[in-house]
Amino acid sequence: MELKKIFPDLYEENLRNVIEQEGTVVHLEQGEMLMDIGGFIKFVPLVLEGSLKIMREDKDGHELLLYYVKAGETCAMSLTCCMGDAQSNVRAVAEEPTTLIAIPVRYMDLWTNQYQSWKSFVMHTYQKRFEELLETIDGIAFQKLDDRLEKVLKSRVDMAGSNHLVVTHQELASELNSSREVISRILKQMEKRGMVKLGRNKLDVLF
Amino acid sequence: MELKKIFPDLYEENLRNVIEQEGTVVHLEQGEMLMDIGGFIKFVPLVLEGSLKIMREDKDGHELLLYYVKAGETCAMSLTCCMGDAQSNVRAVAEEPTTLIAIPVRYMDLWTNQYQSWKSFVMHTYQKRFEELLETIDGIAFQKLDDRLEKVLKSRVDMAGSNHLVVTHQELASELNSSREVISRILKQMEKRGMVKLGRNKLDVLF
DNA sequence: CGAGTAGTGTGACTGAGGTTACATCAATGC
DNA sequence: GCATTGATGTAACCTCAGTCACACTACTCG
Repeated sequence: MELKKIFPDLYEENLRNVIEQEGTVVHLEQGEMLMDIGGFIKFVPLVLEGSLKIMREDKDGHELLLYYVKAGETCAMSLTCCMGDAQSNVRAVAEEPTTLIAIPVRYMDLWTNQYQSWKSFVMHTYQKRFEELLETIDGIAFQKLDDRLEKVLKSRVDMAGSNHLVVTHQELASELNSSREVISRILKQMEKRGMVKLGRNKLDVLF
Repeated sequence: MELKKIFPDLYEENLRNVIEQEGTVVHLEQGEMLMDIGGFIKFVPLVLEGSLKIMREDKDGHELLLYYVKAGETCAMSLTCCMGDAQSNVRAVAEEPTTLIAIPVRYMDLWTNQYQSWKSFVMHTYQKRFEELLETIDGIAFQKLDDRLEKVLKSRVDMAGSNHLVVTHQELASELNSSREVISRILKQMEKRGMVKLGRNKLDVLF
């Protein structure tokens, strides 16, 4: 398996062996939900390919994008499950066709004791997600919607590795906890300024 | 020292001994800043008494309350410093006269290997702060200002252990990244509905 | 006691963004 | 081709909250 290439920080060979031994490879179609809010976390996902979208939802069904989990990463929320309540407070959806290794949570605590590289991987994950949550907070609290939309577009371009995005206004609106009309309005303004080129179900980012 | 009483989860006696040996007791006056954004983290604070206010600031100087660190707790941000960059991305200010033990960061990694209870304390801290950040995000993204203000008042009542709060409208406005006039306006409405009683530099919470 | 100062009250205005209500418009299937 | 459906464009309107301007009020300190 290409575990070594995708997760170079897990440098202990023994660790990689147990991961392959105890983990289950799972494949998700685009849009498939891996975990819903309130669901019980029974495993930790190590993403091999594709990406997961982690989001939060309020009582009225409004969504908000928290961050993406890409290849070589894992979800910080699921790491906390080894202690106390194992219920998820976020939703995880495959943003594209995605392959991951599911590790039963019972190994979490054990491995952090046994494998230095696993411990440091977990710690780094916490730190990274923490910073991302802080950025998300900055975005909502301090930035205006157009800036936030730009940021989402940029990050999608990065992930897709292409300026050509296949996405609807509605999807963008959901990620930003806004409404479709508002996003259409802002995108139109951006098009007038030459920042994007709009199409049906797609748009080209030009900045 | 009352370490055992305040941090009952650190059940290993050896651990408590090293903490007392290697840590330095620090006292902060109300309003004193422990750590500023961009500052270098050289120690982890274990709060013995009082509380720290952890906040974020944008480039224009607007502040936003993230969470409080109370007695028996520590700051998650400072835990991440043992790996990679040691610069703080938040500000920590004493909310009231506060006593804490400052642990040099070099012990962090060592202790998580050596003391099971320290490791689990660190993990629990991460989990707790994660949840609080998510709540903060919910607040900003989904709730209106009056709800958020109510929440802040409630949490201050809890901390003070009294319905009588000594605080100015300006302080509340800063915590919520809002403006004084708006908070005054909302407080006045709340007074009309009998939820609070207003005074100069103080207010009584009646809900 | 009078001046200065920090905190508070209030009204008018503004702008961002959410909502409503339609009008198109492009793909798809029949 | 034509109907259906989902995606997009747009205008009118409304609400919340930020800003400005200024009055007022309770302390403090010389």
